[in-house]
Amino acid sequence: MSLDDEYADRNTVATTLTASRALLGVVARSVSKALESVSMPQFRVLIVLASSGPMRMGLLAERMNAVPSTFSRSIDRLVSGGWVERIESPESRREVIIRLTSLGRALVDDVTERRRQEIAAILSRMSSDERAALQGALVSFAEAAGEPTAEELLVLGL
Amino acid sequence: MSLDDEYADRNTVATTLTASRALLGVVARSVSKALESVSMPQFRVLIVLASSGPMRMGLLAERMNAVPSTFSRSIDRLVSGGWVERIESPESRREVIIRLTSLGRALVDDVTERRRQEIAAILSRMSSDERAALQGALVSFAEAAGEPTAEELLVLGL
DNA sequence: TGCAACAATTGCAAGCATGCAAACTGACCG
DNA sequence: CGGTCAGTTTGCATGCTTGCAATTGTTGCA
Repeated sequence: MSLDDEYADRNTVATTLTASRALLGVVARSVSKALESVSMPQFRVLIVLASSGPMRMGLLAERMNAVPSTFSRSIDRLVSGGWVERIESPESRREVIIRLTSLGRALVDDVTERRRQEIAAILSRMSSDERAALQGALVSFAEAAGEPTAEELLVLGL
Repeated sequence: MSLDDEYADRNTVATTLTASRALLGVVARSVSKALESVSMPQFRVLIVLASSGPMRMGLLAERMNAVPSTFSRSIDRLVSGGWVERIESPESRREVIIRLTSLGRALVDDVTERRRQEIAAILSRMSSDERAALQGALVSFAEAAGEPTAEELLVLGL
């Protein structure tokens, strides 16, 4: 790699960090309203349920890296808030399935939609050429970065 | 805007969301080690101190959107962990200044550096052409997005 | 039928964040 | 010098998360 390349790299790292702050801002704004209703750990539960569907208690607890006892009480709170419901498993009577209520789904959808809209708004402030360039660039970036695991995102409450 | 443009937009929104997940992964990984030592709200305090320098108790509390009484006890915990220290103000003897210890600074620096390195690693997996394209695209994106306020990022613990 | 494993919950306990009200010390002013 | 205000800390209380140990109910197997 030439010196010029290295210089460009440092620059690109800085630019990427700046852009990442902007994107984090979008994410943060999209969840902030939901956080008036539920806590961050609670919201994570809703996210998992929204993306993976209804799930057995123990499995869900494992996904959240939580001990079942802890988790049971978190679910208590989500149930009393009306965000999820406990239903009996068709498999076995000792299993309990957790399912989003329509209220819970609406909360998650609202966040997703808010995020989508804000990104669309940002893109609309760019020229078509810029958008096209961004599209290509982000595809290769995402490819190089790889998908983060759910466990990793969990740290940030996502 | 033409129909083609709208189609491209939807695509770009999706791509941007994917890229934002990748970036969130980077951020999450960079802080996860620090979160073994301090809590997220505590880490936010360290971040603010690192970027804005030592600060008066009340001011810092205001920045964190916290009531002084709450905040005083958060600082207690950070002090006993050795991350920050209370020093007397040269201005007035009733003011208390909070300052990062070298330990606290090291913690923040480590996270920052980790993040920087990982982004550099991702960029190194892209071709020079791709990097160059990304650089330009992200500049225009960041411009269109604008800088998020500290208050917004605070939601995510950043 | 009875016993062992499984799934979830409850009892008990700790730590952190949060807020309101009160106390305390230092600064400032008349 | 006494009163008032500013800045911080403590008293008291609540809620959420977390974990370990014990309990309840269910299943499956011997």
